[in-house]
Amino acid sequence: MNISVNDFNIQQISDSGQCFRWNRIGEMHYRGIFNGKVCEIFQHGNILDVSGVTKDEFNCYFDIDRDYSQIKELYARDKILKDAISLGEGIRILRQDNFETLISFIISANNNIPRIKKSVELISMRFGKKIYDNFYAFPNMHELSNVTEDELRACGVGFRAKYIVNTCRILLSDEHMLERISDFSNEECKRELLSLQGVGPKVADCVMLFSMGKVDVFPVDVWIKRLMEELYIHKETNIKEIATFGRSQFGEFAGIAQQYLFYARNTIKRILL
DNA sequence: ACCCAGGATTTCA
DNA sequence: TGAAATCATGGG
Repeated sequence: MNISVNDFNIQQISDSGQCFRWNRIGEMHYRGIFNGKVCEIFQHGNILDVSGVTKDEFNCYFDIDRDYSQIKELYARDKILKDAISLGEGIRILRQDNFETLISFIISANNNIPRIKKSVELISMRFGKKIYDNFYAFPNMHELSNVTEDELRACGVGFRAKYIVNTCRILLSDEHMLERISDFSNEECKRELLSLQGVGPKVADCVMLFSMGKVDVFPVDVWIKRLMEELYIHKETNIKEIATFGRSQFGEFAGIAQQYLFYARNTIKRILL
């Protein structure tokens, strides 16, 4: 299936840190797993060769209906953001599965991206449904509920194993909680997410941004903290203050601005100095 | 051996 | 209420 796109770069999306099941299989050729399917994308310019999913699934997952050009134009008035955007102009905010995103970001706590990817892959291979060949879907909450803390620890999640077990137990007693709260206001949605074990402010923000389409939330991890302190606030402060600052500074699409900054985190400071 | 990673929880002052 | 200690684990 050929699809014409704007503001889309599969390499940048794969490396953006919001998803953990995309991998490079060649030059501008990537494979990812979502909706229980194996999706391959080969990009040449603005043309994608997409296989494995329907066009509706593709459009929803990659947030195709949103006009990123307009957002980038808006943010280009900010000198720092302008440079960040120039490095990741094809980034988009994905709409990923609620449950998979929640568990993945519980695993992300005090962790690094390669290890998160490894754990998510092992959990899928051992406890998820086989799709074909060596490709497995991430387990749903019922499948993951049957997994013990030791089995999870064997996937390299460490002390987070207990959080996953407890969170699954809570969700199993209220199967549609995540869908329900995705329609709540940011404040109420976040309050519900914070009631789950292993979910603090940052993980809650990531779940809302990367799976619920709440693009105005501004997750603050160690990278964003450093970057914001050095480039915007010009002093050391705390995470809560940075989150508040980010939302007021960047407004309606603060989460998208955050992704541009996060993707550019390693090079943006060199450019500006 | 030490520090760090898309932090959260627990403990202590 | 808020700052420190603790939590697994692999890589630099």
